[in-house]
Amino acid sequence: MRYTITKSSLGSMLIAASEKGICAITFGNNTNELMRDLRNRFRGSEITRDDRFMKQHIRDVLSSLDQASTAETLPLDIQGTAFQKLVWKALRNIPHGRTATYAEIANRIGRPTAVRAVAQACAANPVAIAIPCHRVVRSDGSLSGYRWGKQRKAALLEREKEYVNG
DNA sequence: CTCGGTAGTGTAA
DNA sequence: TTACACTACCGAG
Repeated sequence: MRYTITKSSLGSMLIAASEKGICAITFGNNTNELMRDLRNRFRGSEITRDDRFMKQHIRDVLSSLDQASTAETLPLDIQGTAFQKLVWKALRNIPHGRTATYAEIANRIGRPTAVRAVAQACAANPVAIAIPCHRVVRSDGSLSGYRWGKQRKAALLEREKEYVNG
């Protein structure tokens, strides 16, 4: 697996990928923090920095981040439980500029009472942006949490809202 | 009506 | 077993 770290409009961003697709997209305030996260999550696997290999991925992710394109179709290579995959799939169907509540997602995957578990699955999302877990909010409209900082969640939603309006 | 407590759910540690 | 990025529901004011 290869990775790279680049600057983005939301701070330092790490992207990791295999031959099959993207394995991780994470945000952080500095390089060390991002690398520590990565090694922690994928302990045991061989990980090497390779900016060249990751070049196209950087382009794709940055344009998803700043220009609303391709986020839903980026090739992913991620692991999760059956339940998590179900949730993540539902998250990818939330259109750009829209939000859904945890309860709505629970309904869509056919597990209407597993609301809290849905939140847990969102929190376990390994690929920011590509799986738009930031579009999930509380039933009362407030933001709830974000693994990479509420601040970033708010910024993303604000940005996407503007895209819809203009 | 508002307000607080609680059950239900999947996971990782 | 516990602690969660939750929320519909129920009883007490």
